[in-house]
Amino acid sequence: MGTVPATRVSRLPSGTSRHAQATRFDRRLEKILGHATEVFCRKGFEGASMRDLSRATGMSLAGLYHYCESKEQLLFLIQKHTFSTILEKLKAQLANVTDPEERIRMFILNHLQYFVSNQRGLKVLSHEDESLQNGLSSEIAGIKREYYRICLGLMEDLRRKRGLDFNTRTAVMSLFGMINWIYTWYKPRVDGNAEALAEQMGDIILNGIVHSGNRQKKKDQILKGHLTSRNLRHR
Amino acid sequence: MGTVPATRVSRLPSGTSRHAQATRFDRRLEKILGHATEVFCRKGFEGASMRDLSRATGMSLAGLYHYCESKEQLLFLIQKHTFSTILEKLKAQLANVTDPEERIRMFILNHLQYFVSNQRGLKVLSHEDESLQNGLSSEIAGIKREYYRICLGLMEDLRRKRGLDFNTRTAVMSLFGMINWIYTWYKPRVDGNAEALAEQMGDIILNGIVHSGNRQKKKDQILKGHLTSRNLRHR
DNA sequence: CATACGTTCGAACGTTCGTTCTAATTATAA
DNA sequence: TTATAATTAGAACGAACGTTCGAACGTATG
Repeated sequence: MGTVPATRVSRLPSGTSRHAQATRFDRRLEKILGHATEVFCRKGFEGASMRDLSRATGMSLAGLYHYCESKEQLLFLIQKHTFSTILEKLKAQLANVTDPEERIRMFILNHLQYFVSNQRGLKVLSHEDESLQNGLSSEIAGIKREYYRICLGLMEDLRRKRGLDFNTRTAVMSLFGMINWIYTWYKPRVDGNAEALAEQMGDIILNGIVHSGNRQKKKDQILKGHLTSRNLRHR
Repeated sequence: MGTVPATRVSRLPSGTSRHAQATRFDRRLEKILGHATEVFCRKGFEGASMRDLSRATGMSLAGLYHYCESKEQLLFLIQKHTFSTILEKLKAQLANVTDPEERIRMFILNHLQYFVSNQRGLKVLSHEDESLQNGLSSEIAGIKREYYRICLGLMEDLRRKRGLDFNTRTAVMSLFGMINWIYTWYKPRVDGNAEALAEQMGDIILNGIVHSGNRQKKKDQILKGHLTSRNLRHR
């Protein structure tokens, strides 16, 4: 094993007219990745076989291997493309917003918008989080870490600017839970579009942390709610 | 295929002294389920082989099949036992609480307490949600539905009693996301015990929905916060 | 002792797995 | 056209899969 790289993911040097050639290969690979996403989503990474992918793409097994090195690399390409796209869109959207609260709302909206437009990809990203090994795994983990740190930064900004007292790690992880778990239950006809959902989830997490710490004896709460009041509780 | 049930999960009629015999079989099966949980958790259901389980339990392959009918049934037994236990504990704990808010807090606490005491089991339950087929799948789905409906009922009670206006389905699903996603990030040394986490998540979801709907133009919010005020927004 | 039964095992069943080999076919460049 | 390289497929590789078989073991009751 391990000899002769042979087929590269995207080879820039290609003898012929370069443009048509490269895009032809890449377009074909993109189609394959689309079908692979659907199959991985439906059967899981381990549960899906290369023969399933062969059937889904209408290619032979050997034909598939002309465009990728392994089944694992297909998953890697799907996850990397999905995650990179989300991250890229996020940065673009965050550039237009300065208010800490609105930035968190934008984070949620961006995630849910992408989810609605590419449900299968995001499920494969979330659900097959542990399916890659070694080098491939760590590259995805790097993007994930950046995504996490951005969100953590948004939380810390809000916390600082409003003088709040809450655990930012727990808040971020809870938010991630809300927006990632969605692939297990979301139905467009029932749950509305990304904007509506993002607003609800934004309400929950933001009001949740802004008012965090004032455990109410029922009626007490009515008089509270001042934004800058520091409600000091746990950690 | 399909002939001779042979090995039953737990046979009540057993020739000998009945007690010692039945418990011996059941105890052995319990050990196997414990090891299977660990392996399924680490490698995933599809990724784990019966030979992995054989190695983990120290038994031969054929020995394993003396205690179960299939790999799928092992997953089923794990999921059913885990889910049933959570549900049972939940009902017991809810019996002592009447206040709607405290009941939701109890729901969260019960879930997290069980998670901390059986992390692997809960991961196998959450992560392998789609790994069972047909009959086995639908039995677990039934328990899941009951669990969901209990939580939905708690939300609706709170909503009704406080005259709130929020989408209960979204709230429940968001809460489920928070408490289920935890298996991807929880570290005891970093994140504290179940009680601390349950309080934080309880703060988020409860303050989140109680104050839901009052999207603030920053300073507006200070004057709001009245519990029974109906803030009419989305849907 | 003999009988019966729960328990365990090595070995093998047939199938499917991810991957590769070789050769044929197609498109492009000279 | 011919030469070159990209693309495809049939068939097969060895390994691993879930499961089963038949025989042995241990123990306890008749």
